[in-house]
Amino acid sequence: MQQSLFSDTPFRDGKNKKDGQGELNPSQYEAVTSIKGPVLVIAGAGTGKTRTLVHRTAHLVQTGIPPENILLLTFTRKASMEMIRRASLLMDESCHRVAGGTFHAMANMLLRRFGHHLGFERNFTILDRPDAESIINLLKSSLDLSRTGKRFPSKRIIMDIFSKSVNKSMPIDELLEGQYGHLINFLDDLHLIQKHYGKFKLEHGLMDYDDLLVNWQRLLAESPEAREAISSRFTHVMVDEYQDTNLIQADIVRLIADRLNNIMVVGDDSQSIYSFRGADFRNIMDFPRTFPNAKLIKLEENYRSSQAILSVTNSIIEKAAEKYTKKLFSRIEGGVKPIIYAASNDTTQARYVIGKIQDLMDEGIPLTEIAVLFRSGFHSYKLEMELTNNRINFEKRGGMKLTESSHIKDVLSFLRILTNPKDNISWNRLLLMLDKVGPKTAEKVLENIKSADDPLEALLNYPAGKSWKQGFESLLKMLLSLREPGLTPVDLFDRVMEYYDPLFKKIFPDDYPRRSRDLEQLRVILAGYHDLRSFIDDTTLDPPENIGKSGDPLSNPTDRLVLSTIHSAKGLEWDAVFVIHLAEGKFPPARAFLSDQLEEERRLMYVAATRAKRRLFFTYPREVMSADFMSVNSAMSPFLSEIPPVLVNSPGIHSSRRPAIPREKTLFQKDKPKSAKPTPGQTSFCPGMRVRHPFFGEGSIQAVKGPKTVEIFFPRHGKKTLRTDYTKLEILE
DNA sequence: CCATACCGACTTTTT
DNA sequence: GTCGGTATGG
Repeated sequence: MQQSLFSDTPFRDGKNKKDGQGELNPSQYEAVTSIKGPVLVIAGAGTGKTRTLVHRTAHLVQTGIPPENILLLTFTRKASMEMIRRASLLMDESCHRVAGGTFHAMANMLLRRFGHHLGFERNFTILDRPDAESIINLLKSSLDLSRTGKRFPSKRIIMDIFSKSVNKSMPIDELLEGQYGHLINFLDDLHLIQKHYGKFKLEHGLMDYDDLLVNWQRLLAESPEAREAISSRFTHVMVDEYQDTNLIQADIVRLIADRLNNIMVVGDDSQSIYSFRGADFRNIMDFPRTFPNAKLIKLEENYRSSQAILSVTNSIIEKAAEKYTKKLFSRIEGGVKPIIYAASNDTTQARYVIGKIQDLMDEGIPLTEIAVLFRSGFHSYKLEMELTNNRINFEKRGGMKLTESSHIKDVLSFLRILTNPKDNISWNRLLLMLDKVGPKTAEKVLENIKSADDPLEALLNYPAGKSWKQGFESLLKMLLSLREPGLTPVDLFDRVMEYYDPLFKKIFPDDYPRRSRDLEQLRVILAGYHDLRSFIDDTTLDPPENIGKSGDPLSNPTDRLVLSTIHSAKGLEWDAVFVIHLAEGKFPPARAFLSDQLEEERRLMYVAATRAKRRLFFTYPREVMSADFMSVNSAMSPFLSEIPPVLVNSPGIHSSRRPAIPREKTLFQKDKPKSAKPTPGQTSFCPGMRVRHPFFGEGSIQAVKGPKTVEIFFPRHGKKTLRTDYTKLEILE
């Protein structure tokens, strides 16, 4: 019935047959056409969530909503561009006027436009993580905190704390009590740094990622004028991946939609994987409370995966402690059972993957329809080497970003100062490049810029020390030359490189050839821009992946295997998916047992497995490299041993059974192993377990630190970290 | 105050 | 492999 209604609309997607379904199912249809009032869409993996958003965007435009009044908030810029592109295929070019992007990108745009209501400069610079951390370091030394015998927490940890505090809307006191208990002595110092950090950013026109969200929220909450302008501009708002929003983002959504209530959020609590960044899938559950007459729509038919794959993914998520039931079903019957493969080590794992990729290609699956996913960036190092040896092209997503390497940061510093002459962190970087200038000298010089109208002019009169006067003057002269009107971004880059190249070779004598390829890549990106500010903002908000060692960088980018962290694979799908490094202690990482992180790890495993359409492979090495370059035996991840054997094939391990791994290794269930002695090479310990040590007596396991290392608390002796292969531990019931 | 060299600790995930 | 702290010499 819906279909007949529907077939008159121009948003029938005849070309898009990839899900075997040219039109929308009743739930999708309802989500698409419910354009008034608040709507919550719970969309399981592969249920056509993106498709629904695409159609809805087209539908809104079709019903006469001006495209520029539509706001589509997504998790990545790529996702929103893709959706808008597809909507414009359904509807027409006007869809490109739809405002789309990440919360951070939208915040940036709005703060440049309306930020003056809160007293922000229009030309603020966005700090990425390394920038923010280097400010922390500057403050640490200027506040004279790095002294005193006690080891001060690193900039990394400090930023983690500050950022979590913002994203979880939790004061750092409370945060320290929980996750960072060991740092409680530094509470006062942290408060002090935090205060100065805020002041520093304000004085120098800087905003970190978190500030973008916070200040957008403040803009809506504190400036009636800005709020009116923004909420009347965006009359129809859609938010994708709502399970990965935090409280600030939820509040932004609330404030923006408050007036017309035309708000739709889409999410899946089972795929919430960003709690480390403050995301809380309870936002989904709270949505009906914030918007009392919200319509709830569930998308439950899976169009992506074969039933064989879906059975496995369902078994993974079934064990979740807390979930909101959706019953996913697929009409794609049968299919090939997923495979679990135990490789002897990292190298054989890589070779297995490559062998299978070649088989898949022989079966007619193109390279671009295959992906290899992993928990952490470094899990793919060996595979990257082997792929290069085998001349298979790949692109790696996740991990180190291009703009985070120091030579790129060096070059960007020159450009950033042009757009924001008060950008102290860039100035600092440039000054430190000069011979005979160190942290102290740089700090002294920079005291002169925060009050200056034109810092560059001010510095021209600065009495430089004899030993570095020359270098200082040529730096300023070069910066002045960049102000010449009419220069394109590429012109600027070339001028900067004229100055920087000799320094560059001096700073990186060992590997400047490799690094200079990054600079070339940067130049190519820059060539696509005519506005320097957009280039800088874009590369900070959506940093390009470091293409550094991805097979042959000159190869056709449309024919590449994707290697990706699971986080970066969110929302994507491939015909064949490999999930590698599913070894105990690696995925889930041992530290996940410490806190409440296990559930999130399970969802991560679920996200990984649900990316597959037709073929799914799980692999793990039986031997992993520990931190001290020792090879240690390792078992299968508990996530794998939990999967009912009948749902998978496990070659190399007795037909389809997997007796190699004792069932009690299922670390998530409360039943404990009965054996008193750990088998060599395997950990059968888990947190909470009671053990007896020949000397320390009875204790309880606090954490599993590695395959053979556990941390145990003994009431009479305190906390001990022990090697299970050296210590005879008796497990008590 | 700066440059260099060495040692030890730590390395999840991302806007 | 990389950051941070430290020791040494200029």
